[in-house]
Amino acid sequence: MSATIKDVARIANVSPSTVSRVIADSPRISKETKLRVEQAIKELNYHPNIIARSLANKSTKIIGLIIPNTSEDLFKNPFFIQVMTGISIYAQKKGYYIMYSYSKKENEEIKFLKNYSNSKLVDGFILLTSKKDDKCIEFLKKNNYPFVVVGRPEDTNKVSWVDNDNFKAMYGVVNLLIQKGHNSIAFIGGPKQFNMSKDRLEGYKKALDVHGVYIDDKMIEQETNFTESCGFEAMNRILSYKIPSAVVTTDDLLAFGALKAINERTCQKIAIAGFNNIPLAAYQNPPLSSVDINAEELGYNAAKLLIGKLENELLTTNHYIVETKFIERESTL
Amino acid sequence: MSATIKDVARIANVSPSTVSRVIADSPRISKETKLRVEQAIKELNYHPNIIARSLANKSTKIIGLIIPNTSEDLFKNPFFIQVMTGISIYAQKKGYYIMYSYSKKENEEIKFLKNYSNSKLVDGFILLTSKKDDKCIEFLKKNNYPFVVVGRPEDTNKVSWVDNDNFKAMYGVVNLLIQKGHNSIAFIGGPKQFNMSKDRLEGYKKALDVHGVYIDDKMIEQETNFTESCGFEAMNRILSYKIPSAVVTTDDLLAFGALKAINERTCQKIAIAGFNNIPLAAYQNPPLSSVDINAEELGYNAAKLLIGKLENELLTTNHYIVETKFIERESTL
DNA sequence: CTGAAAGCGCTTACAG
DNA sequence: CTGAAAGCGCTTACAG
Repeated sequence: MSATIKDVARIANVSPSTVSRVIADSPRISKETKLRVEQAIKELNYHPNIIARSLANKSTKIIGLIIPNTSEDLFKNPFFIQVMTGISIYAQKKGYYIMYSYSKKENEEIKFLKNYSNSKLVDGFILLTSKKDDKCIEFLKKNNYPFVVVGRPEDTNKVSWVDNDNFKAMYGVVNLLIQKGHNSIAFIGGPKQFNMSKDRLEGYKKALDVHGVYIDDKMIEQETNFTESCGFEAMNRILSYKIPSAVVTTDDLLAFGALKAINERTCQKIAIAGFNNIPLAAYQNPPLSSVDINAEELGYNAAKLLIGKLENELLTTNHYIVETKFIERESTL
Repeated sequence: MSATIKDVARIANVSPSTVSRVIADSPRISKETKLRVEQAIKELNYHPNIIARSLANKSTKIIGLIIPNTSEDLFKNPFFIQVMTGISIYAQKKGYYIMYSYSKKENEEIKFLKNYSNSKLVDGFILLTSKKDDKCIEFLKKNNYPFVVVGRPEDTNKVSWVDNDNFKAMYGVVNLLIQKGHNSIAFIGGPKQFNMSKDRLEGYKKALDVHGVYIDDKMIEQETNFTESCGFEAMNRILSYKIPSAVVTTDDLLAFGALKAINERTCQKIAIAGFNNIPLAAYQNPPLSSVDINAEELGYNAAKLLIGKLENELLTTNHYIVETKFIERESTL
């Protein structure tokens, strides 16, 4: 059996309360007793029982995470594991723990949230993704449970979130292409129910607009999934209409599919840019330029925001914007 | 404030002990009181406090996981997230929780293990990887903490593990190549301190041996890292010695590097096979054949083994072998 | 500066 | 079949 606070108290000849205070680094403890207690702690190799502490404190310092099963590219896209490492780095720094859960069944997320919150297991949640009319956000809001969302949700009222500036990122890519002389730029986007889809589309339109380039709706495709086959189909529809000089996409997998369509249908060089900069991007033919979204930093900031809330810090903000970086490769050279 | 067991007891007009027994589904409770208690639970929307239960039970039903920082390809290889999903699926089925930790600093693993075990936070650990003379295994063994290792460790005495049959998998690949008529097959392996490295090398040698093919040590390269550049260097050394008709590798990244060297130095077609079947494999030029190791299944079985131990089941085995599958693509056709 | 006591919300051996 | 009581290992308001 390992030592408890009582054992330490006995050895140090003080009361358990005092030991507890020494551990908590309470200011009103004399130097000597503090030393005596520390001595005893070392002697017994004592370590506080976190569970007992949690019960007394009514706080577990555990953050809950749900790994979404709806993501097409959980295994192709390192986004989630990157976010998770970022979260861990900050959490660890602050003495917090992280619990995750994954399920194959659709919509089990809400079940986990309920389980974790009802049983008082976690102090708060980080949602790794946010959909339109997100049930999880709704649930957490209604129950007043602390949480942070990765990806700006539709309704930011009373929710904390971290995200990239998707408008700016896409604006930058299109702007760059225009400056390189491209005047006919197509757009292939993902599901409309994601906010980032809209933001990226807006960025595309704005850049064209600013440069006085006509916005042709037939050059804009919005897919229902972030998959290669969707990108392939979309590109084919665009090519049937007109051959653009460049195409921007809101996801690397969409770009892969588009690239395949381009390589199959035409020998003309069409510039193409992806989004997310997954490892596969560098291996395309030609290597794909892509926007790096710095997923680890997103996770890090999500943890920072949540823990700030949990510790009742006076937060000056309810969100963080993480910088993106356009990684240029052959596909846009 | 949410309801406690006392509130339920009051409403149902029984003692807290009885409520507890109903929740635990104890057999010696009368039908009627059981119904009354269940009614009260529903009425109050009562959910047991897991932390309090953990303290009373001296068991948290939490499994600890350390995401290794030493892995070259945490983000390129979905291995870890796949193992993690597999673990979660089984754990969830059994009512267990999973905690993970990641750190950028080398060798912080042991610090986490100590923290998690000393503070009685977790009931057991799953090690996602095992090195030679693994400090973590040593520590857990010494402290008699329940754990399971993914990947057969050097010394299997008193340790539970899950793994593929790496010998058999590589034997199968080489055997297939020989049957296709290859008679000069090179081998590029990873760090020697991993057991799987040895097993795969043995499989390679055995297959040659069985077919009476001479084993040429100069055709065998063992690298210090699972990186493309290592694969590139190794292949160049082999090519400088002799041009093989095929090359097998123990990791896809090694194969990518080797492929690059081949494409640069010779126009001859050299068959090549990878290992792990990461998503990038299908995107090589030519698409790379590779051994799929079924990482999710590894995780699932690791959780099964650990939870079996924790629940004192009479385990008939201390390990599971997960099947591999050779995914053939153009590179070996 | 320190201690005795109550409390966090459960479980379970003991008694009936 | 059910309850009173003790216990899990901490924290902290209260008193001195």
